[in-house]
Amino acid sequence: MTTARAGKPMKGDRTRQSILERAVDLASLEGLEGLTIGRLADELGMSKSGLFAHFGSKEELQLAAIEAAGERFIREVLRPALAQPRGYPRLMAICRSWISYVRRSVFPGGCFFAAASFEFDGRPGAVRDAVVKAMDEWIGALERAIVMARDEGHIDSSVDEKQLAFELNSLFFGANFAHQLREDRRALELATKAIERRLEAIRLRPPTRRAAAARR
Amino acid sequence: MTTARAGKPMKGDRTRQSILERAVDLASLEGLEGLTIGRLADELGMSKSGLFAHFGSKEELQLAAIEAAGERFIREVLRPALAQPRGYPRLMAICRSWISYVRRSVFPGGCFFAAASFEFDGRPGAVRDAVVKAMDEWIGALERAIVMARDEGHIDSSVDEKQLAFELNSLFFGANFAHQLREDRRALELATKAIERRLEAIRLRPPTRRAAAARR
DNA sequence: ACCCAGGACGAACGTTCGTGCGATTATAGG
DNA sequence: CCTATAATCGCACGAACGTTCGTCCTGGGT
Repeated sequence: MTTARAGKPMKGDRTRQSILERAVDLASLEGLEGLTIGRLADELGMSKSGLFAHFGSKEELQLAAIEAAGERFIREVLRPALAQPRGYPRLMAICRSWISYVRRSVFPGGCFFAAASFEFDGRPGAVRDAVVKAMDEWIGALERAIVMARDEGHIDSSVDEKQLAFELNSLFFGANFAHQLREDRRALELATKAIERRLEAIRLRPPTRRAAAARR
Repeated sequence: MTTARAGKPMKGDRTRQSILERAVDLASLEGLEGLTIGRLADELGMSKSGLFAHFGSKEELQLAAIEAAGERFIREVLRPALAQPRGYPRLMAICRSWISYVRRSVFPGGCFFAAASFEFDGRPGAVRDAVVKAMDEWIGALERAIVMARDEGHIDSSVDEKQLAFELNSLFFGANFAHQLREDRRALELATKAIERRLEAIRLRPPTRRAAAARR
């Protein structure tokens, strides 16, 4: 057994975790394929073989890194936004949280999943499958937030969640691109404006008492 | 001299060109760093050293590949659209041309420049600089097309070209992502709809004679 | 017809990649 | 404190990497 019965993490697990934190940072900079075991071991001050023993293969390391990146993403982006009340507030919170996630450099090389998506969109294998799964879950979460806003009557009932989720995600990736590669300091501002305008345009405001009275 | 005086390409130039065509295809699938000289030589049925001599270093090969990819992009995407009259028609033509460029698989691994952008957004060097330059030129061309449409009075005068170019480019990247990685068969349809709605909303139609008369 | 610049080659360099295999050290549980 | 076992290490391997070198072959210019 590598895990203790109750809550007390053993040395190996702690090491594994710290390896993965570094691995995720490095992969966001150099790519999941550019991530190298020797380099990673050096940065952590341990031997290649000692590090390697935790995973058994590079592919397993890559898969574990994707999972660790997913946990960080959920902790830093999704969970805080889910604290907002469902509907329009939560949808907007997710968008703001994503922009802030790039601004705060949660991953030093920009969005881990954007990088992984474009790196593996051209080759088959287990790593690609894991990236696809992660992105499907993310887009799914976005779509659910949109459906909720529609069900709550916060946005127009004709909104297609697949369409809107596609557009929002595109703007996120575009923001990451302009911010990280082009070093456009207005990138996040442009993205925020685009998102706000898109969402405001479909927003339904609960009728105020005054307006309701005037309509009679 | 490696180039003949007038128009007749020598053997070396022809070989170099065919190397680059393959290199660009391979790089769109495996990335510019994943592009390997041995693998490339194998696919072309020539020796590593013979191929290598054409470039002198891997970095030079990468830079040449970026340039070759740029030429293909201009030939396949930009030039056809520039045949349309300036203003709204040309702007729309560029957008349609981009979507069609993904559908036609001009690069087998999806948009070469989207892949390169996300691959090199985290590391310094000459290759990154070349990618940045290429993307700056592309975004610049997009912005110029928008400014023209504004100057021609085809779209609302309050349109910010930087804002709109950012949004359109984001949708292009998003389309590439959904199409290539997620294999969403409706990806290009979603992107097209988003683009059309965004552009239609700012479009100014020349007043018909009937409407002009009614206004008097 | 001759000549030679330059294109292509095979072999080998040193390095780094991912991966195995004992040996050695650290540590958790009785 | 002792000991079983988990964690880490040193070392080595074959393959592939980018790169260099010396040599052959050949097509174009005179």
